[in-house]
Amino acid sequence: MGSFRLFDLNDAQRAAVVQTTGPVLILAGAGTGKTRVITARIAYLVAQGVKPANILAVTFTNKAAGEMRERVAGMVSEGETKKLTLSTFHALCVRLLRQDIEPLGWKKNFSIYDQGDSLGLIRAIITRTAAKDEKLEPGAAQALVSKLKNDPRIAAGGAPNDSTLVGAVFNRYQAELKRMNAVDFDDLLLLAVRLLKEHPEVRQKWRDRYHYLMVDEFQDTNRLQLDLVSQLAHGDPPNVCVVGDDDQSIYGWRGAEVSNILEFERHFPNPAVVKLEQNYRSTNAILHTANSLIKNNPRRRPKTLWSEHGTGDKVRLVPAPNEQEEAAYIIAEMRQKITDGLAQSFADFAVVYRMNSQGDFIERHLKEAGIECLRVGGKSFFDRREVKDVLAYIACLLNTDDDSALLRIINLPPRGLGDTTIDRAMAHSITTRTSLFKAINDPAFLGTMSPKVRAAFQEFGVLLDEFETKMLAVGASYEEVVARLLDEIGYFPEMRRHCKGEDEALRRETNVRDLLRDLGRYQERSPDGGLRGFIDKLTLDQEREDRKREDFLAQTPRVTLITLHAAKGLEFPHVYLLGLEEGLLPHERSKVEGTVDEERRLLYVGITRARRFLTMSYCVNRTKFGSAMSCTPSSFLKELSRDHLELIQASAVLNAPVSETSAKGHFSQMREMLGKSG
DNA sequence: TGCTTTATAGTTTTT
DNA sequence: CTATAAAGCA
Repeated sequence: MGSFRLFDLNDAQRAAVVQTTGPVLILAGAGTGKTRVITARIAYLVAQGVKPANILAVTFTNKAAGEMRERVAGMVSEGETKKLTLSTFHALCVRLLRQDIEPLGWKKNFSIYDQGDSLGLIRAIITRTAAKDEKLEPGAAQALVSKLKNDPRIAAGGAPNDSTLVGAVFNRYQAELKRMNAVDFDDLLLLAVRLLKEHPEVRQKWRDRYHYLMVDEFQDTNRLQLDLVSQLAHGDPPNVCVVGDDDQSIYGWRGAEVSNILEFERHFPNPAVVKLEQNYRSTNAILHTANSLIKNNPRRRPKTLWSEHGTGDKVRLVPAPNEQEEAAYIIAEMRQKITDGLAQSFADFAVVYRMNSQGDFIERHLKEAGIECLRVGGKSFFDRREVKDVLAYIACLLNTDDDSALLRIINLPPRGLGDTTIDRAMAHSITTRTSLFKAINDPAFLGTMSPKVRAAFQEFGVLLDEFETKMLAVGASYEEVVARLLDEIGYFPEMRRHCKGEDEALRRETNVRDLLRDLGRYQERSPDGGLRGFIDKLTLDQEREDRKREDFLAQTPRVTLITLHAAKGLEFPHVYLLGLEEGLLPHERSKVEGTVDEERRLLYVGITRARRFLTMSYCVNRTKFGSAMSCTPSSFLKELSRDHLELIQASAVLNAPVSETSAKGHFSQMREMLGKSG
């Protein structure tokens, strides 16, 4: 604590740390100690007498923010660490909006719609809006809506053309959200920016708070995120330090603008630019291969990674007849490496690929071979129905206008309010332009219902009222009140009724109990956060606790199976990059969409994950949609330097050791395939 | 209301 | 081929 040492840093890192004023652009290549520099810089600022409360560091993920806090805590006192603002973009915006959103026309208790909530709303709007012959995929619509929100004209308060289906869906979607006193993830950014732009007194308040800004993973920022930084930045010149690597920008399809980092000078003139090129992760064979690939990208800030680790083993390129043999090769080589002592355990390996479906295949093969694996990313976060149910009840208590939450629980457990009734209530809420909750309490509407239905609505309203009061009571334990609510509505028996087997029932019940326990713990730890704070935290941090626990409890070392996207930021002693085929990497679609550069960066990210050994493979034939298709090796392979590359036939490891003559044959084959370049 | 049949498409994913 | 979603059916 209270100790960090500048002389532990290399020259470039130190330069980045001590440049505390004005705009700073830190170009941090893969594995160059980026997190170390950011955390050291924060510690240095504090050591220089800057008040921790005046420092703001923004990251993309909760994981990154947490990691940063942990590492800063090792250099700065506990009291000072607490005063720092280390936050994700979205969490920062929530904080801002919870205090100051009112001038924009939302109430402070607004609900936050996550991706799933938002998709549900969009789906409902499409069915209501689209003509019979018009079709629009909800997922595609959602992506377009998100894109529109990053459009400067929309961000400035404009609306898209109402006569196109997408435009109409967008406009209705926005109106519905506002009617429900709700915002989606993009709105968090959009509204925060609008608030700062349009309300000078609010802007001043937040500028007074933060004098030193730092942004991590700047290459992944979108337009709104840059706007937010620009709005918060102040002073002449402003103290804005961004850290990133344009070569690792792989989220363009999600709205990230590489131009934010490529044209940083345009947004913040005369920055100090520091390049971190000394890599502490990989061998030079791996770095050389990575450098040779990425230099083919036209729009980039040139960087050349190097390390003091020596050349290391050659990078292997393995053609396999098909994906079965590709898998068999990997398994055989992993076993061989463990036998040879080149790897400690299966946990030293990562298998990295472009598409999740490739992971299914390799997972099957590994399991068959009796090798444990850990699948990172993918699905699994959608099957928490029971948690969503309970959260919907809480959401209703916090914001009765939240229709999505209300719809979820209005007939759960069944209280005689079926689809037809709800449809009528929805229709009434739409015509009267009020929330569903107001509609079902409107005498004009209730008068049209049968006495039975009317009683059901009234009873439901009383229930919500009663528990809202209980929740607001001074000294109320949220955990207890929610538990009482679940008891009162008979939630567990009802849930049990819907479960197939006893294990499912038990699992779901455990999930809910865990949620309640988390709620209790949250209230203990952050008594000021309120129930709202708990819900916000869950909405903005979808990373499940159980996953962490599962990782922690894992007894057997496991091979990591991961997509290239999810692998960013991670490292492994041994990396297998699968499916280096034209159409897969670069993906076919990228060629149509003109985003091959981003695919090249994706491969670059993959290569730079490896510490000591890297093996890349491709299939000559691959089963696609049920039938075998012949594949062409990825065009990226031609760009790789041959200096540290060796060609290995899959059969070489599967069968006998390679003889010298056949090895020569392989080299000439490789030369032929790779052409004259490199 | 819940289950089976049929159509359809088929990257990458965090907040 | 296979997962998933909408549609149809009991």
